[in-house]
Amino acid sequence: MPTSVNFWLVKTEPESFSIDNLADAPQQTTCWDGVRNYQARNYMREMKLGERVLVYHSSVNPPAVVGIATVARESYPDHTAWDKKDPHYDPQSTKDNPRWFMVDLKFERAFKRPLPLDELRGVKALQEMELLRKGSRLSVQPVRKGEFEAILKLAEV
DNA sequence: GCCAACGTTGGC
DNA sequence: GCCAACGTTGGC
Repeated sequence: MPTSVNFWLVKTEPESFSIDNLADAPQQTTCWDGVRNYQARNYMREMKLGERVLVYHSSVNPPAVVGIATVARESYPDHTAWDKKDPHYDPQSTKDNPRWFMVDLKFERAFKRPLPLDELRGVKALQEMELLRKGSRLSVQPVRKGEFEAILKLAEV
């Protein structure tokens, strides 16, 4: 695993939390809780303060990359795992030995034009992007520098 | 350690 | 709503 990865992508269902919700949040910052997948958790633990994160809207039509956030706080225990009433409650995560972690993300900007998945599939520079892999379900992913830059470029057009 | 059953994600 | 592609669980 390269330690130099410093661009990321997170998925969210805008029905429950959209990039507009992030922009409207206090300090335009929120904790990115509820991730319950080990690989995604491990990536979150690698996130460093200030690193840039693509925000992706899933389970909508069309699914699209919609903007950018930055890491506002590095990983710390996800307290929602300790809350019996939380849908993401996990009795196996304890305060002494937390199983799940989250980061804080701060809004950077929303693209004027969301970039639909469909369009991204046609972009050469993105051919190996994790997001575009068939059956890719990872909700927190590393993004290559070249991929991040290609996406930024598309967003300006 | 294998693998079938089950649950979830998420595009379509 | 369907279903492919995963990840997790648990019996053996």
